[in-house]
Amino acid sequence: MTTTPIVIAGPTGTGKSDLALRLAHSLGGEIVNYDSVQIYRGFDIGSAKPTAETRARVPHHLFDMIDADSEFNASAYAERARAVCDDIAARGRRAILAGGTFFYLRALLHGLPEMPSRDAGIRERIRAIANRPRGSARLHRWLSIVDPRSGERIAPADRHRVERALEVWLTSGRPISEWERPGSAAAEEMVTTKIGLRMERSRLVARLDERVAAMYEAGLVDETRGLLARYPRSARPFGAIGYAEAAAIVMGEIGVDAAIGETRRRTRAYAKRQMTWLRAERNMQWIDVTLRDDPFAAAMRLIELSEGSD
RNA sequence: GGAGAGUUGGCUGAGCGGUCAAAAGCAGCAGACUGUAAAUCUGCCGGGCCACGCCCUACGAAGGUUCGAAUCCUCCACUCUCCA
Repeated sequence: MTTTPIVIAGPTGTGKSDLALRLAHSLGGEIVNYDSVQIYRGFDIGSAKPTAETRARVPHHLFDMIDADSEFNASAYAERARAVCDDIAARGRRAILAGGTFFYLRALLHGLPEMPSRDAGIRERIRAIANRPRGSARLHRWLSIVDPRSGERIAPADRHRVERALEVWLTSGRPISEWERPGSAAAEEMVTTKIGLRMERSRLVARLDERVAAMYEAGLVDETRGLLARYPRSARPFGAIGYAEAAAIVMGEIGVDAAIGETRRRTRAYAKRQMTWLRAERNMQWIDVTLRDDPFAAAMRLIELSEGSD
């Protein structure tokens, strides 16, 4: 019996969690989350987190692992996920990775290059410049001087990447573009069986619209109100789709209809970005989710096929 | 019945004689993605082409003024507000 991890990918709303659960049941698997919002405690409804009951039936890992106001990033994720996956395999079980943050997934499967991590002090200095008039242009010019390669590759308006590149330069004295030499990082991708769920766009959109409405009905705003009482609004997950809009309702900034509309809009855009990412992903085995075919059966077939030799 | 306001590309909405195939936003499409990633960003977006330029069709309809009109005039259609 193999312990090769299975990755379930696909845009939001295609049924990844359900499939993962069923696979876990029949393969003796344990679910490992790679969703950047489901890792936060208390952010349940808006992140479509598996319920307590389903989590009681099959082991679930990396859900509710951190508080909203604590520092977290892809590297920290990769580290913990790696440990969890190793542990599962060591027990002769099989990790079933489910989620939607493909950047996290990549960090886990490929590893991130050795590189200085975030530095709050430096970050503040950079941010101070960014907030001045024409600040972002200034930062980009600065970057272009110290690290021309990155200056060319990163768009001036892409403030996150400009800031990070400068941060790496300021903390290490080396351009970020030099930290990435091949061979230095974990170049080998972890061996997994990757299954992607996809759905016809119009159908997906209809489903997503419905799901967003359902989240509001299920109490997303109340949940958010409670979370806002515990964490500052600037906490990362309050920027997530659904939570940002629900927080705006709580603060009396917008009405429910506008919030739902905005959440739907962002959800659709998110699903699209996910598909763009996934199209470039290698070794993905796709399952077209339709009304009549059972994705579970298809997934089992794919798994048998790709692992038939063992 | 009377007095106004309006009709612009899939939607919202600028433009108010040339530099307008028509700002901006949304939606759509494609893409990027090296420690904020449900984030952040890029490109395309009337049609056609032997495409960094040309052609065609376009700003409710039809006429007209003008070298030139989405922009001015006439008329028709429809929408809206107000007064009866």
